[in-house]
Amino acid sequence: MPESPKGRSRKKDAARTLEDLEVVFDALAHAQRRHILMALHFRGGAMLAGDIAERFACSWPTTTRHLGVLRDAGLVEVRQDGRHRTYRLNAARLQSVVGDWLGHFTPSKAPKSRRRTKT
Amino acid sequence: MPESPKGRSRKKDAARTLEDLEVVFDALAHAQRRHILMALHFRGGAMLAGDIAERFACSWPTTTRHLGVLRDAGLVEVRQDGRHRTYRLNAARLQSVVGDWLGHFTPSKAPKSRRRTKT
DNA sequence: TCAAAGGTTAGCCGTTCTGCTAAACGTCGT
DNA sequence: ACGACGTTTAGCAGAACGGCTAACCTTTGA
Repeated sequence: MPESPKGRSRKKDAARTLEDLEVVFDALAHAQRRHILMALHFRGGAMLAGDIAERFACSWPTTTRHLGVLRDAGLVEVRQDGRHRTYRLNAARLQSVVGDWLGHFTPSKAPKSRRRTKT
Repeated sequence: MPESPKGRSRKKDAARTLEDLEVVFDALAHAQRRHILMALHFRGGAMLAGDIAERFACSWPTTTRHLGVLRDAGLVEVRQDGRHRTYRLNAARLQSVVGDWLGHFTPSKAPKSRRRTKT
C-alpha cells in the first residue's frame, strides 16, 4: 500500500489512527508490558534488554516477546549496541495515541481539542 | 467476586489502583468496547442495551458480554428501567484511571532523566 | 578458531478470550 | 394468565495469548 507523503486522505488517516489505537491498547493490556514502560521511563527512557529481563520474574524469552509487542506498537524502539540491545521508550507516541483518545471523553467540551491544561 | 457498588475507599488505593489499571486496560483492549464507550459518550452518556447492540455487527449476547466487561471495570453503570436497561458512561473513572497512569509519562515529571527530551 | 555472553526465534501447551446459538429471565400489555 | 418484548445467562467451538524450554544467531574476547 503506497503512502502519500502529504496528501493523506482523512479516511486513511482515521484508519491509521484506529489501527494505532488497536495496537497500542492491545500492548497496554498486559501488566508486565505496562511495567516495562514504567521501568524504561524511570530509568531515563532507555535500558538494555537484559536489564529489563532481570527485573521480571518470568523467563527471558517471555520478556523478549513482550518487548516485541511494545515495539510493534511503536511504544519502544530498539537499537543494536554491540551485542546488547537498547530499548528506548517512545513516550511521545504513548501520550499521543492514548492521550488523544482520552481527550474525546472530556466532559461537555470540544472533543477534538488537544490536551491543553491552560483553561 | 465481592465488589461493592458504592464509592471506593480513597485511602488504601495503592493496591486498588493496580487492580483498577488492570481491569480498565483489559477492558479497553478490545475495539468494540472502546467503540461502545465512544457511542455512549457521543449519545449523551447513556443508552439502552438494545440501542447499543443494534450499532454493532455482532450478536446481541456478545455485546452484552462486552458491556459486562465494561461494567466490571467500572467504566459503565447499569440501571434497570422497566424492561430496558440503561447503560451510563463513567467518564470520570476513565479519565481518572487512564489519565493518571498516562500522567506518569510526562517528560516534566521524568524522575531521573539523564537526557531530557525537549518539551 | 573456539567458547561464552547477550538476545531472539521456534515450538509446545494450558488458559483465556470472543464469537455464536439456544434457552432462561423479568417485565409489560392485553 | 398468557404471550411478546428486552436482555441476560449457559454452554460450546475456535482463535489468540502467555508461559516455558530448547535451539539458534551474533558479537566479544582469548
